[in-house]
Amino acid sequence: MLSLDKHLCFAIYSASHAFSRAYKPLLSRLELTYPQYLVLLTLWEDDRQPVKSLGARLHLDSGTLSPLLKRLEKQKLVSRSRDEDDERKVIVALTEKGKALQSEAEKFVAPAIYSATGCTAEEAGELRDELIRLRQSLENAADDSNAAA
Amino acid sequence: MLSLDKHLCFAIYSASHAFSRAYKPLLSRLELTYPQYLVLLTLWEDDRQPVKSLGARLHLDSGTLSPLLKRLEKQKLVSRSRDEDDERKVIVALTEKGKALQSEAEKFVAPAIYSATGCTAEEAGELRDELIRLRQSLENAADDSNAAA
DNA sequence: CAAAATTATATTGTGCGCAAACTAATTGCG
DNA sequence: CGCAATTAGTTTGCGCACAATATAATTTTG
Repeated sequence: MLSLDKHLCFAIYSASHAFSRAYKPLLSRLELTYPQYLVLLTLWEDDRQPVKSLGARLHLDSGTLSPLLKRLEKQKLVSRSRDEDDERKVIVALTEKGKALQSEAEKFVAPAIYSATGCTAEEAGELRDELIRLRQSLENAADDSNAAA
Repeated sequence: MLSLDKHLCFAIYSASHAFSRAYKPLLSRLELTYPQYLVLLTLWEDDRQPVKSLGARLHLDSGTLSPLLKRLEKQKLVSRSRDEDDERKVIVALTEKGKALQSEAEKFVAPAIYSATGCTAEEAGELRDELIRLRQSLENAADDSNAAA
């Protein structure tokens, strides 16, 4: 009989929500939600991406991203335009306002979160890598059982 | 300039969603969502709890739990009744059908998930404990900054 | 080259997760 | 006792996540 607190899945689930709650007051100053912040992180790293590619980086589908990106567009943080070479693709690009937010985030958001974790950079890095391996395992298992079906 | 994949928060966020996706096909046979499964785990451990106490265990508020519990009640998995000694409290209790699901879950759900993680029990336990410590840190930091304000 | 299959995105419907506002019961304090 | 403050739970509104469906553009293939 496994108790709730013994479950790895619940530890991840509740830590994930705790992170999101920790980000909330920091991001509300920038009028961003946490998923919106993740999209901007992705674009700060690689500007001008199609929705598909954002989804691949973030492990999210277009059903989630389409409305989120429209909200970012309404706030004038990104632009959305069809790719001229392939009209199926929508290219998402940072506006000047969207680019300007990066330094704000690096000054006020990232350090506050880093300190809230109470982890050293090494601890955080190891934990992160184990979680990435775990995510890979879970995704592979899902792929395998799909392939079997 | 931190890339998305260097962020601990994103590793947790994406691993959490990967877990939920891994559970989905297993839980759909029981007509449960993953948060509903967590509520049942809590009740299998301690039956007959007020909403408040479920929320404390699950780190969820009543705005999330109220509608979820109503859906579980509609499926006849739990009952909801006012505490006779304190009419503010709603006691959530397993029905026979809700109790019966436990052995199903232990036979079919838990082993499949365990194998999908690709972790040994030791690895999973260590990772879980580190995540619980992290969650604690994030919650303490939030409390501290609330206390300061 | 035209029909079929694939690809990229958007839309709809359901269920969280949470803040804010609300109702009702209980407790505390004069 | 009586009224203010607190507590427990529900409701409403918004923004994810995701399955399923729809639409339009591109590629494949016969």
